[in-house]
This record gives sequence, structure tokens and C-alpha cells, in this order.
Amino acid sequence: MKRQRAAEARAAPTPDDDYLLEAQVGHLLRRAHQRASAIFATHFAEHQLTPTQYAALVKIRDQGEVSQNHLGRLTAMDPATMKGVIDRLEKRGLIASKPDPTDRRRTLWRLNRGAEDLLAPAIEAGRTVSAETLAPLSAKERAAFLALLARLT
Amino acid sequence: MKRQRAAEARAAPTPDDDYLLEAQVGHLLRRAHQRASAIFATHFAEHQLTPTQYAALVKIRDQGEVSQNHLGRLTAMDPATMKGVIDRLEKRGLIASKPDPTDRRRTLWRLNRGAEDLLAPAIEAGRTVSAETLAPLSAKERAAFLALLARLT
DNA sequence: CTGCTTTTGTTCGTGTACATACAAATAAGC
DNA sequence: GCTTATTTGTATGTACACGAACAAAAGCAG
Repeated sequence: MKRQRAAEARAAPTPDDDYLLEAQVGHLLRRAHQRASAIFATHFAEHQLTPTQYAALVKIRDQGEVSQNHLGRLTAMDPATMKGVIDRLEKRGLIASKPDPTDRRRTLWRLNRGAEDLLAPAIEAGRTVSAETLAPLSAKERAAFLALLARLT
Repeated sequence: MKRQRAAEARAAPTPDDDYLLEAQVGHLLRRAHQRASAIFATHFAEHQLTPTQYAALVKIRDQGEVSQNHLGRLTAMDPATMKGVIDRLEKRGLIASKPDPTDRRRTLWRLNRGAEDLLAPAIEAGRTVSAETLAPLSAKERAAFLALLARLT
């Protein structure tokens, strides 16, 4: 064998032509999340709820009564984030609290009457948002996508 | 037929048992994005870059010189968000600007020498982040997932 | 050339999102 | 029972994310 070009196998020139931002999962997830949030916003403008506020209300309804940290785990929110969401919901009178009789550290949160009335139509909007977000995919693709996506959480 | 229970076909009891927060695309996208961001953070702690800052640097490198709004479109960022990212990158001396000679509204941004040195190893970290984020899926599943995800942006 | 529209960049306000640090209360181990 | 560890809620600081409103510059139509 003659003298091989040793430098050939070394580092790529300078601009990594094979590294495209548009092909990275993180970037695609960020953009898909942006799009989903935008769709959510259009359908929830009348309900005046953000995605996290809506998630919190749905989960409080499911649970009946729930503490702040536990609600955070159910909705995948940091305790510090949860506090902000709870504060805003309480300020609007949608939820109310009472001390946990068995644990003096805890505060139990529940829906107010107004929140229950708000939630019924809001959930219909929620169904619309999910449908519209997945609209570019066929029924089969939707199921496949959701199954894969759930494994990346 | 005797007297049918007319109320039966009406609205569901009260809690929509068929509406699970965990099954909604938006919620899954939010959680997947959270996880991807957390993985990014662990690998980019040493580089001291956030996902958006990294995206901006990669795209500026690809373009050579680019205006703020154009960069925002390339990285899918709002002009207001872009400004914050640019400000922080400039404060760290990673990018520099000059006025566009053909349009007095525009400011053209380019990488500084330090950013080029930072970017090479950072892109290797970027590859690691993408691989780790997709680790729960097989090679076939990854390709299928990315293809579907790209259609929801 | 002159209004009308668009683009560009900026500021303000609201709402996540999380690391970090902290105090109070409870739970667990010995 | 007492020490240690964990849980709960709070506070602070950084960094997105975007709607809304704005002024300057550029582009366009007639």
C-alpha cells in the first residue's frame, strides 16, 4: 500500500454540514409544542385559561381535593411553577383551599362552583385542540405518534 | 315499550372519564419537551448555553451574517424572544454586530472567534443530547417518530 | 413623487419553567 | 424518644415565549 492520506479520516472541514438544527429532536419538539400552544390559545381565549391552568383544573376535578405538590406531580410541574399557577387560579376565584387536617404542612385545593361551570365547555375546547393539533396526521399515524411520544416523557 | 329512561342518553355524569389529560397531545408534547430540555441542560452545563442560545449560534454559523428578525425565523423564535437571546449572547461576547449597508433598519450579527471555538465541542454535545433523548426508541421507531413530529411543526 | 403598507427592531406585561436555597412539619431509623 | 431524612410550601433569580403597541426605515402603488 502506498502512502495513504492520513488527514482524510480526521475532523470534518469546519462547518458540520451533517448537523442540521432542523433535524434535532429537541428543536422539533420545541416547535411542535409551540404550534400546539398556539392552537390551544385560539380555542381557549374565551375561557381565559393557559395550558397549565387548564391542566391543573382538570386534575383537581379528577382528584376532588389535592395538595399543591401532589398536583404538581400529577401535571408534571415543578413546585415553584405550580405555585404560580395556583396563585393565579386562586386570585380568579376558581379554586379554594383548606388546611389538611392530617398534615399541617399541606394545603388542600378544590374547585369552586365557577370553575366547574367553566370546565365543562373548556373540556370540549380541549378535545378540539387535540384534534386540530393532530390534524396533519391520519388516524393510524396519530395512534403511532402518540404511542411513541408517550415513551419520550 | 315502557317508559324509557330519557335522561340516560344525555350528558355524561359529571367527570368526563373519557378525557384523560395524560392522553392529550399538547400535554405529552409539553412533557417530552421538558425531558429533552433537561437532557440538554445536563450536557450543556459546561458550555453554559441554553437551547435557544445554541440554536441561534448554530444558525448564525450556517449563515455567516444574519439580521435579528431573519435569525428569529430560522430558529422559530418570536422577535421579542430573539432580542433577549441576542442580548445575552452579545453580553458574553459570543457575537458581534454591524449595520446592514443596504438597509438602515437592520443589524447584521456574526460569530466572534470565541463562539467558533465554543461551537465545535458544543455540537458534539448536541449530537449526544439528540441520541439520549431518542434513546427509549429503536432505530426504526426514531425515524418514524421524527418524520411524524416534523409534520406537526 | 406621495401616500399606504410592510418590515425591522424595541419595550412592556403576563405566564411558564426550573435551579437553588430555605423553614416548618412530618416520617423513618435506631 | 431522638436524630436524621424527606416532604411541603415559599422566595429569588435567570431564561424563554409571545401578544400588543410603537417608531423608523424601506417598499410599493398610483
